[in-house]
Amino acid sequence: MEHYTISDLAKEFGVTTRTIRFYEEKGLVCPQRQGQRRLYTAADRVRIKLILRGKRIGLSLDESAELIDLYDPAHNNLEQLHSLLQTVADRRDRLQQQLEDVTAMLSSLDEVERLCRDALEANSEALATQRTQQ
Amino acid sequence: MEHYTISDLAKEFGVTTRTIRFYEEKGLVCPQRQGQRRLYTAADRVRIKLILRGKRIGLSLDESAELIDLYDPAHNNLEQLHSLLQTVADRRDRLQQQLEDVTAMLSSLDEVERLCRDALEANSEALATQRTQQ
DNA sequence: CATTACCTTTACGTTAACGTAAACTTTACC
DNA sequence: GGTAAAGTTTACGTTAACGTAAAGGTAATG
Repeated sequence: MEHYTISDLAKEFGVTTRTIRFYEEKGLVCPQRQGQRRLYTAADRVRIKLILRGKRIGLSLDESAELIDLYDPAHNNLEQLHSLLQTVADRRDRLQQQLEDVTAMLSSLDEVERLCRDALEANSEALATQRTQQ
Repeated sequence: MEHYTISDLAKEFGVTTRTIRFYEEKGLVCPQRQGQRRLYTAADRVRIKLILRGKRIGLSLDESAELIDLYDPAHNNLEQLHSLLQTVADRRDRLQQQLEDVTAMLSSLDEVERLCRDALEANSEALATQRTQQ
């Protein structure tokens, strides 16, 4: 059973300890205590990882929490399974949109890079011409 | 030459007029005026569209502005082309990471949906068994 | 055993991205 | 020509996601 201190995880994920404690305030993680010190399990570590993954694609902390809770059996009582399916479908739509957005941006960047390289090339050719003329 | 009012665009993009005026405050758009009224061109419309696309994938307004400015010839003087190429490369890395994040989440959702459908099926079979036993 | 390195809580500060309200002008319509 | 609909500016409010500082506890190390 691996355990981590708060600064272990902060270092690993490139965030501050304040950030991790903040996630606890918000109820996104709930580490054990050894005395007063927080002790994080592998499961806690995964939750934090998922939260940060959510952040990278623009989810709010609450949205990440909601997504993570989809895995929590406690929330998956039968009455809610249908609404859960709807939630999943909605999420999927948004992510699909994100896929399009990201790939669109990537090809925009390709274009910018091409323009940029062309400009540099044109410039260096101009310089070469200038030298041969001297 | 198409022109749009502020509420045209607000309606089209599903945001408030306040939002669009806010983007102007931040220097992200700069519509013409007809008297006091704002008049948006097709180019303005595209800028707003790009800003909102950026938002959906988690960019800040400043970051979106920076990306849009990559297309602006004024910023592309030769001295800056190399640093621009670096910027493009950095962006590309982040977007690549986003692609991974989004696809990872999509497959997570697939799993949740599978679990969910299994649970529903198990439940309906249980009910069927119950009925035949009565 | 002192000091250095982490850990803790409490609490106020900050930034981005708007929301909301007030007070006013301009255009459209009956 | 009044009134409703849309536009304008100004300005203060709000929420999320932490930053930062203060004041203190604990554990390892030379």
